Amino acid sequence: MAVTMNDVARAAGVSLKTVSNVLNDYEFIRPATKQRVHDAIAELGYEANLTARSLRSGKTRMLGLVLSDLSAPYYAELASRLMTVASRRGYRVLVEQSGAVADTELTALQGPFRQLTDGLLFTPIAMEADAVASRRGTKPVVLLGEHIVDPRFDLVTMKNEEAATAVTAHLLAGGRRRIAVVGAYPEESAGTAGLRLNGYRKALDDAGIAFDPALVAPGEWRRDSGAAAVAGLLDSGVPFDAVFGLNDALALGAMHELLVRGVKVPHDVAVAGFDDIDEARFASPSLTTVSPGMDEIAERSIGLLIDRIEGLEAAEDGVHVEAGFVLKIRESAP
Amino acid sequence: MAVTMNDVARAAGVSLKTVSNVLNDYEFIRPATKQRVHDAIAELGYEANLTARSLRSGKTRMLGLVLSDLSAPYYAELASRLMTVASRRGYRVLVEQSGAVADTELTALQGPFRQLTDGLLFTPIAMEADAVASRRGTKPVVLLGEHIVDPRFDLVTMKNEEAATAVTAHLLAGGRRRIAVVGAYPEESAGTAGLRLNGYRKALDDAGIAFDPALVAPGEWRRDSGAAAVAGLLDSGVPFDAVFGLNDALALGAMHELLVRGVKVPHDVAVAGFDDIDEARFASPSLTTVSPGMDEIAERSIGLLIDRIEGLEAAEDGVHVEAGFVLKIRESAP
DNA sequence: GGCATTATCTGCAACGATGTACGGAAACAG
DNA sequence: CTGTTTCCGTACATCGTTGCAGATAATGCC
Repeated sequence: MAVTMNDVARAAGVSLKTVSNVLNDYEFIRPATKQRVHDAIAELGYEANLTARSLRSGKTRMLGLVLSDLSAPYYAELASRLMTVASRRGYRVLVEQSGAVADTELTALQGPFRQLTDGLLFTPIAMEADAVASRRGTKPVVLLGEHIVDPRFDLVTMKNEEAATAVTAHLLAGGRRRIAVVGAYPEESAGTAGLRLNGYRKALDDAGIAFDPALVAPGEWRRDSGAAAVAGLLDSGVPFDAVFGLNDALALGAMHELLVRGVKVPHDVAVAGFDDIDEARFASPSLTTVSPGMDEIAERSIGLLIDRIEGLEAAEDGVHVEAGFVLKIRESAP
Repeated sequence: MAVTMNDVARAAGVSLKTVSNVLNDYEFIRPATKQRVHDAIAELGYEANLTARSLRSGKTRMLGLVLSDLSAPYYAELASRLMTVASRRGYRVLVEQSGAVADTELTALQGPFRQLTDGLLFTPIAMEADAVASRRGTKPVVLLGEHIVDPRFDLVTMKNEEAATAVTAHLLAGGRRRIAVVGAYPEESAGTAGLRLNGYRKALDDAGIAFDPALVAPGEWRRDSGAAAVAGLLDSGVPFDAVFGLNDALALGAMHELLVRGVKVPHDVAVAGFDDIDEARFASPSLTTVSPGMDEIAERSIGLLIDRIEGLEAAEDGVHVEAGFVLKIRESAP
């Protein structure tokens, strides 16, 4: 049996409630009493029972993080940082993988997972805004990513469009004219993929170059799909002199396929990505990409969520935070 | 206010305890009663309060996973699989990053984190066996990795030595004679690094080649340290014709540095790694490495831990599980 | 000195579930 | 028809905390 508050109270010669008061920094306690309680706690090795505390207080001091797949490098790096930031404010992070399946996202949003957490960092992929709005309960939700952009929700995101424009402009400045895009449907214009594609199109427009849908290949945002998409482009015979992977995993998969096929990077085809995962720096050739300010995203999203939980952020409407970005020019597209 | 068991009981016209019994699959309940309760649950949208259940039952149905850094690709991929496997058995995984710091490992082992979980998957790095033995409480702990190999503990590991021997033998078979090792101290012989180094030495022995400590470079198991280690070797002028990175991150960092310096891989220097993270397949050149049966590791470690928690595994001594491995021969060391 | 105010501590109820013990009805044996 | 089992369901206590509402003592004010 573990040591309880009652044991501490007995040892310190005070009431159970006083122990509770000491632990909760109640204002009116004599220093001497406080000391006795602390001594008793130390002597008995008391540790508060978090479950009981949660039951009584309704708070778990855990934050939920819902993402599609923790093994995706961007999410792994983000989750790692989020945990670090959260722990500085006394919260833990509980991760749930949705697999980008609407059903699982829904369960994470309103099922038992929700109960375990005081608030949610939610990366919607399959669910739409109205569905989320009607199913989110009363606890705070901060959305990550760009699948849902809606004034009803708090949102932390990045400058997808501008950054994609910057990447594309950089490729254009390098003399590339037929820039393939991997990871989107040609007609997409919403969501992370859509926004980045918009940015790409804007850069083309600015340069007076026509958009060619044949250069846009869809695919899930993984290395293997990046490789497959480029294989498809090469096989189809569509000429291109650059590839913009809508995230680094796609770009790295694409680059791999190019090199396997004997296409020289960047000589024949330049490659650029998005996310600046650690891997990008160490790829060969190293990957030109966008660093989307992950530290800022982690800091702001955790900050916003905890402020909501603790009632420090009172804005009625959703707060939208957009982190800055930096273009990282490396060997794959110098 | 959320719907409680009491509400369900009232709606179904039974006692609170009967609702509890229905939910816990108590044997003796008339089908009609069970039906009424289920109807009431469905009608009211009742969901059991996990916190209350935990307080009363002492179980949280959460497993703790302690690892150094979730952003390391191997751990990210492992964590992702562990979560999937655990969820199939009705458990969640709560991750704690230790940063390979003894103090943090200790806190994870006996602090509040422990309370939140029914059992621990623990990757010790800084702590030693006796310290862990004396601090682990009464809840089950399954160790991962090889830093601690001790009959007192359940352990799930891989065939480090054999696999390292196989990799090294493969490099030797390819005609390499001066194989640098990145990620260990020359004199190391315990822990993951030590075991893999032992395997390397065994292969050298078998081939009648002398061990040269000058070829062994230490470094944390990250890409940047792999690059730095190889930079050091190149600068020192020690000749070598292969690099064995003790994990893939090291190997990929090493390979990057070689290529940057104009060393051709595999022509001048072959490179091999360990772990077979997804990235290895898509590196350029793709990385020869060991696939350590991560699925098996995930399956067995979760299985063992849950069996301990639920009292299904009764062995007094620690159970040791060693997953198989497969050598993946790719371009970096064909 | 009388009365309001402030400081310090306490007891009880409650959070929402489960474990134990037990009561009554039905089924069965003799 | 009585006595024992087997079913089915209920009541009450309990897990370890915190919120609420006092109780008592000390202090401030005029």
